[in-house]
Amino acid sequence: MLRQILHVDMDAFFVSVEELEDPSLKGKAVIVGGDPDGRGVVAAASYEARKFGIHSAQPLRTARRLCPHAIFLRGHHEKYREYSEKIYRIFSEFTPVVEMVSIDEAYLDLTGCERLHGSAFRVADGLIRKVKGRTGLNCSVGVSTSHLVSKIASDQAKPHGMLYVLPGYEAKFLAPLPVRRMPGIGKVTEPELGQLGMTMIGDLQNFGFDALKRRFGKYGEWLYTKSQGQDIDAYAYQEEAKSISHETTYDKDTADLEEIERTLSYLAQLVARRLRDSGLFARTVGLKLRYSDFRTITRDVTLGEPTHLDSVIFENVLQLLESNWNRRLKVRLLGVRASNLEKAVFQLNLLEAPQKQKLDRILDAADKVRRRFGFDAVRLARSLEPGSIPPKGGKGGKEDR
DNA sequence: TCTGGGGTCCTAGGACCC
DNA sequence: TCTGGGGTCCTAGGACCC
Repeated sequence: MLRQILHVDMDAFFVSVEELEDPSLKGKAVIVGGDPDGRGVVAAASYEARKFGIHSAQPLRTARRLCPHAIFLRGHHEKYREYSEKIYRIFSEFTPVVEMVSIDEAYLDLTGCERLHGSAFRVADGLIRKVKGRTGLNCSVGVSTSHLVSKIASDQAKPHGMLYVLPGYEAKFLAPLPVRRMPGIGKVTEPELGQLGMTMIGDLQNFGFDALKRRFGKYGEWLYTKSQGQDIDAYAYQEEAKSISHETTYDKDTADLEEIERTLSYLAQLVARRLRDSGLFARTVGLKLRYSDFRTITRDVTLGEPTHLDSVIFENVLQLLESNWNRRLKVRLLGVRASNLEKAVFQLNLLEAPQKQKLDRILDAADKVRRRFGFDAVRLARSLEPGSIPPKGGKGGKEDR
């Protein structure tokens, strides 16, 4: 049976949601990101703003310089999630096989759905209309026999368009496109390929499987297969998170140990709470540290016993900090990460068990309070020292604008 | 221009075991 | 005493994506 994969991508998603909530923004240069004088980057830009060279991941200060009249918004992630759920429900009316790959894009496997909904082409058309009708949002769609080609097709179709790549024409469709359009080729690999004379996807096709393999090893095989428009393997759908992390960049770099400890404590609490919310334990906890000069180190430690406790995570990352931080250097960013996640209930040390259960009950109660009153309603003493100001983003973005 | 925050995947070396 | 090979776990770093 012919595979039919549809990729949907929302057009300027965050900005479009903002426009729905405040129609006066329509047609204007709107940039969602944060404080244009701060250290953030552009999360989304309206098409009007893009005319001035604004693009996502651009430093906000740059954006401000390029487009001083733009309206800068901090964004409302709760709202974006609501809309994301809405569009997911719409997608699910077309096929049970919907894979949301991020907040604003999804793959729909339409293989074998013709009898129910008609050709993939008509499905795509119906989907765009339905999304527009029910949410007011525009999206773009690509349809082909592979995830990869459909993704590139929807990108080509933007904004508010649809592109159907006929079966058998995958490689031909890709050939004239720049290598950078291929997901997986980024700002490092692009120039590397360029040095070898490969700027278009067609150049990858011509370079050949064996030559790419010799140059790039396993990655070369990957490149060649992708350049032909074929999926590498059955798309592995990921249910479970592999890691949970939080990080924050200071507005001003710091070498103040107390401030750093407060931040780590706060981040550890965020991570621990998410572990408990999802019923997970982490066997490994990690620290991320970025210095003023942007050099970044990560340090991991694997615990004897998995944990979901604020205090255990905090003590371990603090230790990692103490043994790794070069105190002559100022810190720009701190991050706390939990990985090696486990669902299973582990063996409790019998002597410690009652104590642990008590601690669990306390944390449970704290989580309930937080759910009702917000995260900052309950903090460990360590992050509550006098004059303590929660790091950026500490209020969950609810105070926006 | 001075570079966010949340992730995934891959590579590579060393420890350790059989 | 001059040293194999496979497997697994752990750690660090980096490319990449949205």
